[in-house]
Amino acid sequence: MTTERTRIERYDPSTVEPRWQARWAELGLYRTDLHDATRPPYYLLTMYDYPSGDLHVGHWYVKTPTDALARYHRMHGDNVFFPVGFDAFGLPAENAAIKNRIHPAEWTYRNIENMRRQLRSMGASFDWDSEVVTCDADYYRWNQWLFLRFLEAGLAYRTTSPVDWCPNDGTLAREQVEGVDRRCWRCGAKVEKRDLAQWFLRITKYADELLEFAGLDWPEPIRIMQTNWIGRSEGAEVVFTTAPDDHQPGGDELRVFTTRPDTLFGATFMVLAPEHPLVDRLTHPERRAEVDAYVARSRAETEIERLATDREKTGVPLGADAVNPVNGARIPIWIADYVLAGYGTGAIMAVPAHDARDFAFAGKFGLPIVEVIRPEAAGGPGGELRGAYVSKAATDVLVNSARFDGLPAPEAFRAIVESLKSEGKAEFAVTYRIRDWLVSRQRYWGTPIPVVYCPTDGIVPVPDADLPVRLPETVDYQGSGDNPLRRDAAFLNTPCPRCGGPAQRETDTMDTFMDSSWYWFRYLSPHFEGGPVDRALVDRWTPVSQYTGGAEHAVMHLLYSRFFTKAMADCGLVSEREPFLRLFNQGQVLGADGERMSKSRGNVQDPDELVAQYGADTVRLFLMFMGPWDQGGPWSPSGIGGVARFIGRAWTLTLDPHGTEPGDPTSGSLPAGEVAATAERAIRGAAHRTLAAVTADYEAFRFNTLVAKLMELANFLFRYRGTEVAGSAAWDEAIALFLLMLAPAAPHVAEELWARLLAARREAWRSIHAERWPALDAAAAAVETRELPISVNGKVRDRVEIAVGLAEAEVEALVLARPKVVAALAGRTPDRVVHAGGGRLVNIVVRG
RNA sequence: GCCGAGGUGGCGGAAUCGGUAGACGCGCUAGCUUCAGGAGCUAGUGUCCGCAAGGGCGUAUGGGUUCAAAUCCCUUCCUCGGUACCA
Repeated sequence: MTTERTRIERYDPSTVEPRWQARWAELGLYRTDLHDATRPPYYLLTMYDYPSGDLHVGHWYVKTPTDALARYHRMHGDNVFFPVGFDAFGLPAENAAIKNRIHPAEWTYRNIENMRRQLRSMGASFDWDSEVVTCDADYYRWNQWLFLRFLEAGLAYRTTSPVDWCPNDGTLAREQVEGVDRRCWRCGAKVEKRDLAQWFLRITKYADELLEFAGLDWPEPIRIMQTNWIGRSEGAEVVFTTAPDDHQPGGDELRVFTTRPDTLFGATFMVLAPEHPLVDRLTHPERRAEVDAYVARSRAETEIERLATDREKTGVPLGADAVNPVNGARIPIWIADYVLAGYGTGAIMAVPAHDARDFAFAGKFGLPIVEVIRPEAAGGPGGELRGAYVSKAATDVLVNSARFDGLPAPEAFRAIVESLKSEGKAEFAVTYRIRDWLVSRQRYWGTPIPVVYCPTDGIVPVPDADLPVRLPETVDYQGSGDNPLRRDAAFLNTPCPRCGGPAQRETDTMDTFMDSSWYWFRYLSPHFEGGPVDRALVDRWTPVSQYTGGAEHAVMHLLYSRFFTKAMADCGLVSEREPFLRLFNQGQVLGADGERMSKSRGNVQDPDELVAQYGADTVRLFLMFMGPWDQGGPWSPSGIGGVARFIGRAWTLTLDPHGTEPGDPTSGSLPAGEVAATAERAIRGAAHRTLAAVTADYEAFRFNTLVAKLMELANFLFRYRGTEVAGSAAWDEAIALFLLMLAPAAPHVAEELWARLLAARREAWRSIHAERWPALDAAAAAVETRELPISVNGKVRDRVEIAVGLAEAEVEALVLARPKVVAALAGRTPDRVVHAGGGRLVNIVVRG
């Protein structure tokens, strides 16, 4: 034992961390043998990154806890596959290209190179051999191949659809449209809508299957968001007809979808989407100018604006009527922006008495309101409605509905549809909010869609043997965002694969969500030539055991991936129909200003600076310690020093157990009242209780509390440093447990300390990351006494240390005899005594 | 607007099942120590009253349920994510 401060070297991450990283790489510690059948496979997937160039601490926030999980699972004997890759196609590369005259590929690969270096510097245990980069032709040729299979299976089709269009820069993404007056971000031109023929994938075919989450361990909010996004509605399609008038003969079918066919008699007008195909024909000449102006105005609006329920309703009548099939009533036809062309049939029957939007609309334009549903309790004839009665109670009955009067609403729902159905004027129908997936992009930096347009043969798929259709290597944006492929004659002109005559290539490329909808399959065999996936490996390794990534992907990437997997299964490419068994969504680290980190905002925290200052382990631990992983929040580096200190304490504890602290007179002596035996028992107890808690925290992804518990253990052990029990068997066991628990989170320092312990014991080196997770000694972890809070009427008045396992009667006697309890009762007799939470607390209830 | 998540000390957060509010860490205060470092150790630190013992108040807001509410229900406000071409 030393009485003066021991001089041990400090932990120097700048030498220790790179040394171990090199050693791990040299040993191939994280290379996964995908064919090893001796251990259970554990496919741990974290969302791959877009190599944006805005590399920031947020990327680490996602990946370090996931890496800790990989290591934790390896320590449990799992064959862990933990791959990494890059989502390398996309808009930012083109923006950089246009702005800085750099080729998107050069920009992208440069960013990837930097990111690889950064990911290595954090000591993550990725299997780099399986890396996938989606802008490599080796990858995107299989996007094309899959597209062709979907085309054959009828899952891909082409139709027209509007895009936001700038006359100078072509199609614009949402983020490229700026301001309330919707102008192009680059040239400031007014953005318009333009209809383009584009490619779609038929995700709606799988809508019902996508609503099914059985067997998936996914967060409930994500399941709810996907369910709402798919938006299944059951109802009926009802056929109205147009009435003849002085400018058109009538007789056109106007199909509406309604979830409330029981309210058909209350339909007092009809509303078409401004884009509805019959608008033009039905518009009365006298209404023409106003209607055309309204249609044009609607086209300039976003869907979010159109669907805002708190907005003043707008609309114009066409000057034509429709006939209600249930009673022959003539009702006026309007157009309004709150009806969307893409949902249902693009036309609704308006029942103001029983729909909030229709009610507001009728109120504004003085249209009639007819009540047809009445809550049973309301009894006799109702007064004037102050708002729409939209509730749906089984006891509601119909009124003002001819022969259906008095029928309960749910019954009337069926009866009215059945009745119309027999006349061919209605059928039961299901509608979904989700639309087919538009995969066409009018951009260069993406996977070329492998079809050719031939004047003789029409749309001709590129034969498999001719894949990949490569992006031309040189590209000239000419300073504009318009798709340069359209100007590239060498790319554009090609013989028709069928007739050999002159033909032109499709110039649209694929949505990058195509790339990310199957990349985890490709990780298993990134260089496989026989197809997109190696079936044998896919069958063994998928579905993915655990997927981690941001909740911002709740309804797009995570839904597209589920769709893709099902579509691939239906094409006979994979066996399973779900991609990810278990999902965890971590939060997002925002800039210090609370905004999303981006270079343009100047709020990016560079991880390299942090690593240079504190070392990777400190950064890793700090990111885990910051808060609950699913929350994220604004970046604030205050507090990282505490984590650095903790690592320093771990270092001191392990390497200098016998040192003492000159600044603390009690250092080196056991706490008052303890002897060696009790101290050793206390140490073992603390270590094993920590093991139990930390294990549970790893399992539940509670990284912040896990680090806190390791800090507590370190603080606890520090009190025994320099005492007679330091270096005892109990102490050594506690230190070993501590390092093993720390290893997944702070892999470098744990490895270094482990190596030094082995060396001190003259044992051969073995990596701590190849060790088994320690076994819990439940007996050691057990406690003999515990503190019992005593409350009177819910307010804690006293605390008492009691032996565990005391009977309730014994506890009660003990509690009621406490002076503070007696004082709090002030002579009153307790009404009852509640032993709450399995004896965790006693509450004395007293009145008066 | 709609869908989803969240709001707890000066700050990040803990309280996992309705049962001790504030673990752990930052910051701050005091003391110790001296390879004088932005080092280390120890103690204190929600707030108000009080010398203290002790007590009042306290988890965005207002209400409710309960022996007991940060936790469950309803109201309102605020922040974040998504809203179909950012990824």
